[in-house]
Amino acid sequence: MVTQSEENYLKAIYHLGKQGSIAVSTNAIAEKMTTKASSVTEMLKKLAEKELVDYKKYQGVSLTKKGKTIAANVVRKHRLWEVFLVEKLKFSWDEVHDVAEQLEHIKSQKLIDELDAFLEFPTQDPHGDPIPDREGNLQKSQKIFLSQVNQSVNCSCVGVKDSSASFLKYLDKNSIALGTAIQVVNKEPFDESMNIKINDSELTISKEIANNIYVKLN
Amino acid sequence: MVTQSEENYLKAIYHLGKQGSIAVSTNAIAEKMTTKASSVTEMLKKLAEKELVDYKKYQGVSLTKKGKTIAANVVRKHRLWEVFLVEKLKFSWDEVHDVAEQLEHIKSQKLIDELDAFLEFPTQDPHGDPIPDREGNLQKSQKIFLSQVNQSVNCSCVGVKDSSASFLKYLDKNSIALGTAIQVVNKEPFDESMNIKINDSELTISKEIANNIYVKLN
DNA sequence: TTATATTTTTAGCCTTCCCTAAAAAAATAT
DNA sequence: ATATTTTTTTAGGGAAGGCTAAAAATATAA
Repeated sequence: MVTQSEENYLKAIYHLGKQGSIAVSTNAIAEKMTTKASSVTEMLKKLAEKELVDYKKYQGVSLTKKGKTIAANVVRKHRLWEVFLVEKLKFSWDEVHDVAEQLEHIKSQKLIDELDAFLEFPTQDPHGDPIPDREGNLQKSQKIFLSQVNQSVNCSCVGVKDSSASFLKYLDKNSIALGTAIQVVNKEPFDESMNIKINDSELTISKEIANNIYVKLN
Repeated sequence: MVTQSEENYLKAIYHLGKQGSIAVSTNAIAEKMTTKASSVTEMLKKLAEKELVDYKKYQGVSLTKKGKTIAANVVRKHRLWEVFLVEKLKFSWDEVHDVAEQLEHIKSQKLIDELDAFLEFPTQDPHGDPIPDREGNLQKSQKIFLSQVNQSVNCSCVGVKDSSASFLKYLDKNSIALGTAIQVVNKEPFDESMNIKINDSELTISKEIANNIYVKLN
């Protein structure tokens, strides 16, 4: 049996390990989980004992095959629940996270299989992140930053990088949501700001904003 | 903050306190929760400290207003999730309990309000038990035992008394489900067995079975 | 009513997961 | 290459929730 706390640690290591496949540091985990490094060390020993991570003192950790499967499954559940909350229960982008954080720990294979079917097998969550399949494989999404899109090109919003509540609120205010069609009207070389068209109305956005929005080309 | 464990104790006291409004005994709670009496005593002290129960050593406990509200809310969540599992995710009667037992502890007012609306404000769970409203009031259901129904009378199944997996399986096997129309064809005075008609096919059931099925008259 | 049985509580201990403070190892700077 | 800083681990402790065994209170029987 894997406890809720253990699942959270595995998930954190999973996310931190994604970019660059080097071992994850104790401090990085502590920061991500807003806990103390000493607590992390203790948990790493327990996870190593259970063969869910490879851990050598002072050398950081990485997930074993077994650990990775569990972590991917937690992420899968988290993202499926997010889809459920947005599509079926009228939650908005910035409200789903805390609840999904609780729901991801519910244990029932049938529940998650049926939920997946009920949602018609979604491949992305409301933030545009891919949903791992039953085996834990997640298809590489080919999203790029809006800032990388050339003038006159059409694309659609598939996600955000910074999913803080304040940024999500900005997007809502400007009618940018998952799936929203965006046309790049003009790119200003000087400050890298952009003019974009959304539903026929034009909007100017800064480099910082454009660097936080993921899109896919149409 | 009320912990998951505290919620479970409050719920147990709530259920045990229903029939007969005398105080609930330590042993009864221990049995219901499959734990030890000593653990119960310890928890009762904690709950009394938080003013969720009235507790006097050796005299049993009862819920305070505050405790009752929390307990009713847990029951409300449990039963709403059961409806969700059966109506939307194709769970059968005997599969919902364990999962609902986990889901009932998810904390989010919006979640439960939206779920309620999504399910179109059900008043009964799949076992025919009433769902408390937001204030914790639950309408008295007027269900009676099938054994109390007179000859030639039509009724429909609204619930069961013993919801053990084995009994639920018996019902499934004989095509008896929530909402199933039942006609009492004949009552045998000798052993109180009954002949009943379900979807035009006749079935003989013992007194024990008839005493476990709740119905409402048509 | 006194003895016996049952119920409930107390005392002491365990595990999980968190913490602080100090020690040890590794990384960085002079 | 040594000194300093940063990171990681160890040591020791706390709260929550469970356990067993023994003591105390209550209930039941003779």
